[in-house]
Amino acid sequence: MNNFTDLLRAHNLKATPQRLEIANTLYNQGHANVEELYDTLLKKFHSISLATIYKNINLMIENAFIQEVKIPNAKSVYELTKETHSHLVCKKCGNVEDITLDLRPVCDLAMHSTEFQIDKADLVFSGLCKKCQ
Amino acid sequence: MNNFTDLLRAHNLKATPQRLEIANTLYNQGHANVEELYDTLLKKFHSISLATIYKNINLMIENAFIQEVKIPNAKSVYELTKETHSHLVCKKCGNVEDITLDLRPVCDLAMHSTEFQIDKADLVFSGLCKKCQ
DNA sequence: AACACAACTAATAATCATTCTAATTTAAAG
DNA sequence: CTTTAAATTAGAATGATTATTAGTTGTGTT
Repeated sequence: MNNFTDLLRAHNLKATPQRLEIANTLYNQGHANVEELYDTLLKKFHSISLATIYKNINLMIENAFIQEVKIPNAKSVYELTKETHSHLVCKKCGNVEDITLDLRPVCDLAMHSTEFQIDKADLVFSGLCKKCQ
Repeated sequence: MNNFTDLLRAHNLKATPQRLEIANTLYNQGHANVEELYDTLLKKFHSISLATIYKNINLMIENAFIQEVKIPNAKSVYELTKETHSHLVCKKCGNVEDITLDLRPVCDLAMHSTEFQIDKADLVFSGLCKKCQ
């Protein structure tokens, strides 16, 4: 079990037990949506409020401690901030995996054929994971 | 002004005036969110219900007449279904543009380094459009 | 052109998701 | 150990979406 106290503080966030548990859940599960976070934290904090989940998710996003991942035909999931990467989503079981790809060539192509100044590329692959094929 | 009657019917959708107007709005504006569609249709149908907007958006998505585009830090927008393409979003003015890129190399890379069978890649670039830089 | 019917629209209520408010509790700095 | 600003909680309030129902309309058939 990881200790995220210092990492939270490095992001200007007080290390409350609820926040530590959110961090641990995302660390252990990789990705989780609002409902999953709430259900998981309920086990440890019998009287936690959904407002706490939302408030912390929003604050943690503002402070770049976590990030939102928008997924086609599904609720957003959240993950601890780490190196830039893309995602694979299984259409059957809903599982989300990370994948690191070099998208610079694609970004460069896009910047040359448009007048945009691009600083981020969110890429989500949809398909079937090994188990679901 | 385009006539989408036949195209709607080809997708098993009755060509009602409200649907024709949704199609025209998306054709003219490229992309629009729920609220923008509602506001636009209100001008022509003074007593249209938001439920009609939602019901039609959902049906049109089911029947592949339109598609949802999920955007970081913003509401989803909808667009007429056309050839597969990616999107550019301006973080300042919110404008959404299409861009056609060959993502097969990236998909192949992803399929080889994972056990996923990929059949779709949703890519959204974020940055500044020419006017906003 | 008129008919019949399934499908559609509009109003409203109901549900689900998210944010706000106010009172209480707590992390962490001194 | 105190102090204080910030966090948590419960519940109300708001916002977004879906369901229900009664009346209307598009469309294939005559």
